[in-house]
Amino acid sequence: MLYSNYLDISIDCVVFGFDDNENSLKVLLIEQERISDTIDPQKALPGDLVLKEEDFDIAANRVLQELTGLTGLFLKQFYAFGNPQRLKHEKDQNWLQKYRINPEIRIITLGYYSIIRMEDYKLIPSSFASKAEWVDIDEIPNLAFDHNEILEMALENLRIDTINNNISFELLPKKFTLAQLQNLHEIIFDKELDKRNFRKFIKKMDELIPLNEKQKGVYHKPAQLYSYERNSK
Amino acid sequence: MLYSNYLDISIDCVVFGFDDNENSLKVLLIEQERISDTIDPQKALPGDLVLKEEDFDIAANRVLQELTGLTGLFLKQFYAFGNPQRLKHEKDQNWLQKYRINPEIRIITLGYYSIIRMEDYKLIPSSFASKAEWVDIDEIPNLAFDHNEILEMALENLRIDTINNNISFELLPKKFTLAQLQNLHEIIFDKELDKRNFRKFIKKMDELIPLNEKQKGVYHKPAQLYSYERNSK
DNA sequence: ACAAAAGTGTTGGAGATACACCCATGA
DNA sequence: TCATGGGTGTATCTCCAACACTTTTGT
Repeated sequence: MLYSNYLDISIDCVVFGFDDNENSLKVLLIEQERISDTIDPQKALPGDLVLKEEDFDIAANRVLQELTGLTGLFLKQFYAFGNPQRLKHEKDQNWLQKYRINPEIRIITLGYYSIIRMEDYKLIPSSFASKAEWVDIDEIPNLAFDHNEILEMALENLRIDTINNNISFELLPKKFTLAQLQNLHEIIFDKELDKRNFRKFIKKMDELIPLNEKQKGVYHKPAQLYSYERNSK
Repeated sequence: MLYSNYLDISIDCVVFGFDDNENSLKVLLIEQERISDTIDPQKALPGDLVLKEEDFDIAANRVLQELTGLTGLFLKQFYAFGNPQRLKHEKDQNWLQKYRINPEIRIITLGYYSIIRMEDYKLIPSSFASKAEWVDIDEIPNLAFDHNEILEMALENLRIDTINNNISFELLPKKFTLAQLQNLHEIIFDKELDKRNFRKFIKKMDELIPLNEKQKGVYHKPAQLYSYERNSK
């Protein structure tokens, strides 16, 4: 970049994934590069600067791909974070001093979020981020910058989109049991749900397709498998 | 600004007001400066650039105040618009060439929206905008830049906040009739509502206070007046 | 046979919808 | 007295919450 400027814009991506082995909701985090031998690197949301004439939605996909190898996700912008102090914390300045050309510059960031079916994607950590990994939503550490705040707001949006757009189905494997679906909803909304009422509720959706197939390899009554076919229009 | 940069950030404000004389929902627009004798100036949302170290929420209030004289509004950020082409249309380039130091620069804008009780505020058009005026929501012309799109998205947010936060009451005069409230809801949601059902619905709210006062100066049965007192907490 | 999770219905209350007439006022 | 908008109730339906036992499989 040949420009001297006072402002940059970045993207931070909050990617939710559902681990159907552990039945747990996870968030994709990267580990920042070390800034010294003595200080442990921080975890952070995958994020980077937007290029000079790059559209935001395209930038979000590029950044995520570069840092994690994930491509083709639907990423949705949910908020612009621009507090002038958001990068001024000492823990973050150390990193910025070491890895950014102009660490003092103001950076505003756009929060994007997405959800994925874990089985559909493989993580390919880039050379930039030392590693990308799934972290349980209940075990999120203190993150770099204002990333905890960004994550919290993304979770709010996941809840809203689950209510309005059945987006939670996109997190499940293509074939899933109703128990998995219920479990996922309990995690997203952080409360227990009644099994019979939950089933009544979701069975009203005609996008929910019962398959001629049952769970295998469990030593209890095997569950009916379902898939979800989003209605055309 | 002493900096040469490739990116600026601006705020555009969508302010909704309810005109209780006309019973109509309005949006606050400004008229851009003329760019020539032959071309009529465009209407636009009140908006301007964010200053170097200025927080967005503060910038939104400042910009709105400078252009319209309105102060103390609660402005809510709802989306960042950053399409690299968003200022490239000829109609807009003409204006930018004339009134901006660097008309080629990429500008992203943050959409903010707010609602006000018209009786509480007086418009004071600044010297920058030739005038600020209320325009009926059903009579919005083609606006400068991508402002029609921004307005549309603000309206979506108004709907959501009306459902979730009773925010529509903030648009009404302090003393209002149930017919005015119903009328406002019909405008916001663009559909007709049943009078009795609507009244049942809103009378459940204990924030709605019936006053010992009736409408005056109407030549039909005068309506009961109400006020709305937002619950503490 | 047992352990484990799957699967299944009913009831009561709350909220939404549909619908038509009388009332109070100023002109 | 008339024109105008203000104000009111009931019946039906749908949606939500609470609640406990039987079924199917693997070990």
